[in-house]
Amino acid sequence: MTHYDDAISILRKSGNRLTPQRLLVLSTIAESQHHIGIDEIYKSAKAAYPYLDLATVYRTIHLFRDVGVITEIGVGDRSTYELRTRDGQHHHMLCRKCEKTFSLSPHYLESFRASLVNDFNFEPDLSNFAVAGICTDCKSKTD
Amino acid sequence: MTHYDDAISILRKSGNRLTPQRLLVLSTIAESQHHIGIDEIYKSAKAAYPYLDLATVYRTIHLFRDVGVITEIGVGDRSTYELRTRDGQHHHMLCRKCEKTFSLSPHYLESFRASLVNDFNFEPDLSNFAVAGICTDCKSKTD
DNA sequence: TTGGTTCTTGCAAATCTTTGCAGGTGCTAA
DNA sequence: TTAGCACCTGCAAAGATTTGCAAGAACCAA
Repeated sequence: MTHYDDAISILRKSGNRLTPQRLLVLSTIAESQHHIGIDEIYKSAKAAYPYLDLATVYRTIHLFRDVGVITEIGVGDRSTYELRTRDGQHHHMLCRKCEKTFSLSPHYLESFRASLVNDFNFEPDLSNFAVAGICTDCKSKTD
Repeated sequence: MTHYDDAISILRKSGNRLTPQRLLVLSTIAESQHHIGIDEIYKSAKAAYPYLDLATVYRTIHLFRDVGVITEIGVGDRSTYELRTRDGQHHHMLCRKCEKTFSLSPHYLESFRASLVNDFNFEPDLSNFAVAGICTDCKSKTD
């Protein structure tokens, strides 16, 4: 559970209060094996604390995202979230057909980042980077 | 206005009907100097044809995006749209501070795409690619 | 441990986006 | 040019997300 503890200290240091609602949302995301959507977070957390309001979940998620505690995997209409790992960020590939998500090492984007900095002096924020496409399994299925 | 005509033939070929509403939305986007948001499209187009419904604008925009007539520049909360150029796609860099948008040649993403295909056999869809960050002007302003 | 300030929350309303439906209209074929 | 089918549209309602506000709670300082 170290990522969970990391997240708490990040919230502390950024001057945000640790409320039961926030801890509940955080642990819900932490306990989810994969990325998890707003509605699932709400449903699951509300089961533990019925007074929880959906607006609070939205506000909490946005806070977590802005301070870097969670990563938003947003491709297309629906965003999902997962705890940010201690060992730096990673990115995502999302399959349009089977909806599976794959991790992508930051090293794949390093030369892209470098060329933007060199050629345009533009500093990209790739922390929430996700790219959609077709995965190898779905490519092999001829449909 | 050649991009506009291209767009019309793409719509025809993809089996979609050319309704006054669609042509109106299309020309509104075409006449916009920069990328334009849903609300601006609606406001501007409704001035020309007051019966136009917002739901139609949403549906039309999604259609245009799906057939590749316009590019969605979506970073963060708000998406904007622009006509896709005849000479192939281009990508965008969006500054988080001044909100200016910069064009990016596809060549900057070619090696990234190639490495995903080679290493994972994952075929990324980069047609709507946009990356947020800080532009050179805003970097030089020490604030 | 206590008090007070400031941040958070729940509620409700506002705003944004999507969807179902029935009537209207573009397009194709003859 | 016309008939007819399938697609589109406007409307309204549903669903999703954001915001204003007053009451309540976390945290700092003493």
